Amino acid sequence: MSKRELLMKTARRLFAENGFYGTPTALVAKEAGVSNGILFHYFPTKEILVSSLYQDIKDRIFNYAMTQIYNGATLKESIYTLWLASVEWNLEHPEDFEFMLQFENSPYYNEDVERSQRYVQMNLELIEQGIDQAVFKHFNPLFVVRILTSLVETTVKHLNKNQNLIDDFEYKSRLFEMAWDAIKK
Amino acid sequence: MSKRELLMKTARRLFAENGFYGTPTALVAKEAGVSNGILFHYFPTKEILVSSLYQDIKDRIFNYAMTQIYNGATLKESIYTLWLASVEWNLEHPEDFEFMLQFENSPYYNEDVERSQRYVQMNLELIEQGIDQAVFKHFNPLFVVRILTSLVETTVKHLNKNQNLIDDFEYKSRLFEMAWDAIKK
Amino acid sequence: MSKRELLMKTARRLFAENGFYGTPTALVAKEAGVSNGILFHYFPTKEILVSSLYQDIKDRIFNYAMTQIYNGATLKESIYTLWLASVEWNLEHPEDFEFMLQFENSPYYNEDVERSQRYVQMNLELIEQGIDQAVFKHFNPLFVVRILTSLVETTVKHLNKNQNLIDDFEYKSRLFEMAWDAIKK
Amino acid sequence: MSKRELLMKTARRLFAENGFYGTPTALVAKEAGVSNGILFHYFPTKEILVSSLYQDIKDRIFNYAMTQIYNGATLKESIYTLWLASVEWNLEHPEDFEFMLQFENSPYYNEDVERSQRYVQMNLELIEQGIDQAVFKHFNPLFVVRILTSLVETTVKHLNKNQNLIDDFEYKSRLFEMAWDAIKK
DNA sequence: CATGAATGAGTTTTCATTCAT
DNA sequence: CATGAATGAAAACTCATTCAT
Repeated sequence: MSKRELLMKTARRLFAENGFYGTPTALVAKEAGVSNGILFHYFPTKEILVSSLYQDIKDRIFNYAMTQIYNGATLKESIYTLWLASVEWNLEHPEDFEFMLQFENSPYYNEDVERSQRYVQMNLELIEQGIDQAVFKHFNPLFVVRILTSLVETTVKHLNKNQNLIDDFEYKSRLFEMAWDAIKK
Repeated sequence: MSKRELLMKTARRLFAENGFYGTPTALVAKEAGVSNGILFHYFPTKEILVSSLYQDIKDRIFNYAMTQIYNGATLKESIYTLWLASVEWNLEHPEDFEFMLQFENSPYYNEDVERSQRYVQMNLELIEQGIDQAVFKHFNPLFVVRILTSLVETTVKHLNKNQNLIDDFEYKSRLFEMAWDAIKK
Repeated sequence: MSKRELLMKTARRLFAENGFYGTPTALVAKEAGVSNGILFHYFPTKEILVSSLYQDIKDRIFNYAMTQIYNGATLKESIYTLWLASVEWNLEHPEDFEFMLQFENSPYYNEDVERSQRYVQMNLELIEQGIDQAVFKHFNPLFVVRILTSLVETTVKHLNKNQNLIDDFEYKSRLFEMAWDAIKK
Repeated sequence: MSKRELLMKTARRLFAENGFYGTPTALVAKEAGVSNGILFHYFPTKEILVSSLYQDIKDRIFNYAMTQIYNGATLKESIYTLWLASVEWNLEHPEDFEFMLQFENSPYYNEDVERSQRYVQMNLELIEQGIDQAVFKHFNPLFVVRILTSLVETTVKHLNKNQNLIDDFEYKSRLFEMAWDAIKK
């Protein structure tokens, strides 16, 4: 693994464990087994390291979601696919999930960062479709995406605490109904 | 105002503006117009200051909600009252709201802190009722409370960005329908 | 017990446990069950508290030693009596002993403080006698007192670590022989 | 000189002048002409700085003593050599001596630290020999080492106050007789 | 005498970032 | 690219002492 990757991997773990305010860059470098200085070669500031990590995670979620969608799906099926992809991915990447929550509630996060994500764009298109077709309640589409996102997050936290339910797909489809009912007309 | 109150008031403002990681205790004292040392007389550590602030906010929300509920309300009306009380209070206290979000996504926050709040208890009782009466979907009540809470938060953020909608009670009741539909059977 | 006595008693204990650099005046007051401010009524500065404590201890050793000496004793008997009195007293007052060692090795301690003690005076007179009578090696009497003192201290530390020897008077008289041999011609 | 050495040298001086409780780490760095932060790069805590300094001094005494001992010496000659080496070294390094006294009477000091010193080991071997051969009084060897050490310390203090005696080897050999008489049978 | 809130300078330690090698 | 020593401005927290009540 390249030093850059090593650093990101280590940062992900440490940030999840202690938060990024609680994780010195020096510790990231040390645990990654590289020198202190090289971190700033790849990530000129700590903020850039943090943001890069976030972007990387969001890209990976997007890529995963892309493998799950399929043609010919109904709107509900598509929304479900994205919802499930996001839930599953977060369940399988608890460190990324922890970090993501922190980041999205930190001063680093703003609407520009939010909109720049392809995963958000993907959702936005589907939601707009649903609103246009009067299948969904009539609200600002970005707001609806945020509603879905917050429900996904609460759901993932819930499943993380109840590991026995993690593979229960019938349960998960009931969880999805909460989200679906919230947004559908 | 007592120095203790002065400190809390100042902390609330500064924490909202720059986050509590971004706000030195020395600045809190300075802006409150008191000495550096007295802060630690009232709040032995920064963590205690932060937690005290959070507890205080939650107590105030609870007290406000208490003034809003009334006897003879249906379950839906009761849920709506609590939902609206929370939304309104947060809209009127944007600094507290900002701070609350940060706190709840920080390492300081855990289930003990969550359950200790009377506001959560209040919600929990109503939700349990709804589940027992098979009005609500059958889920862990604390999970349902969290779903409602996250919807409130997303809603408040949305209204904060769209000040023109803040006094539109018809719009707000449509927003509530999202929450209600999510949890009702 | 008067507050003044309460403070001294508590200071003695805390200073022995954590050293006087490691013991805040506020803690002394708190553990003594009195207010912070009153400490400075009785002891205007921390240094005065520390010194007072030391003087008090030395006075008590002197008073105890006075009860032990008797008329008609030989020089060796007198020296032994003082040596033993000091050893016994320190063994029975381990907190005072600990504190004393710290104080005598701190910047607070100097020759003026040393000479002002009646216990030192008492020893000095005997030693001068022994030197005049050519029973002792010819050295500066104050130096000889210090030699005896340091041997007492090392001896007390030794007995404190070997509690089984504490009541063995034959052993203690053998310990005294070290001191005696050191100074006698 | 390396920054590490610069820091130790400066610490030695300042600690001797004002005690280590009375010397801020910031002052050590400042007077050493290095940055505040680098001190903690070499010595992660003040305690480590203090202990390192002590170990270093004891190592240097040991090394010096090693150059003084010679084969074919009698037991008394060997003890004298060590005693004198220690006295001379301390006389020539008054700052180290001052610091050493403070350290040995501080909470940092304990039996582990004491036993870990090669200089103590060296003495211990000789003393054990003397006890086995019934040349010395029969006591715990470590106790005897401590007796010798305390006599060395008292002696050095005495000579420091009487500079005119510092080069008087006849006087010093008389001083040694005190120590020798104390321990010999 | 007694309280304990209040002061504010001082202390150790941290840490993002730089830079000579 | 890579190292890790070096910087220095914070940061949280401490504590002897004062003083209004």
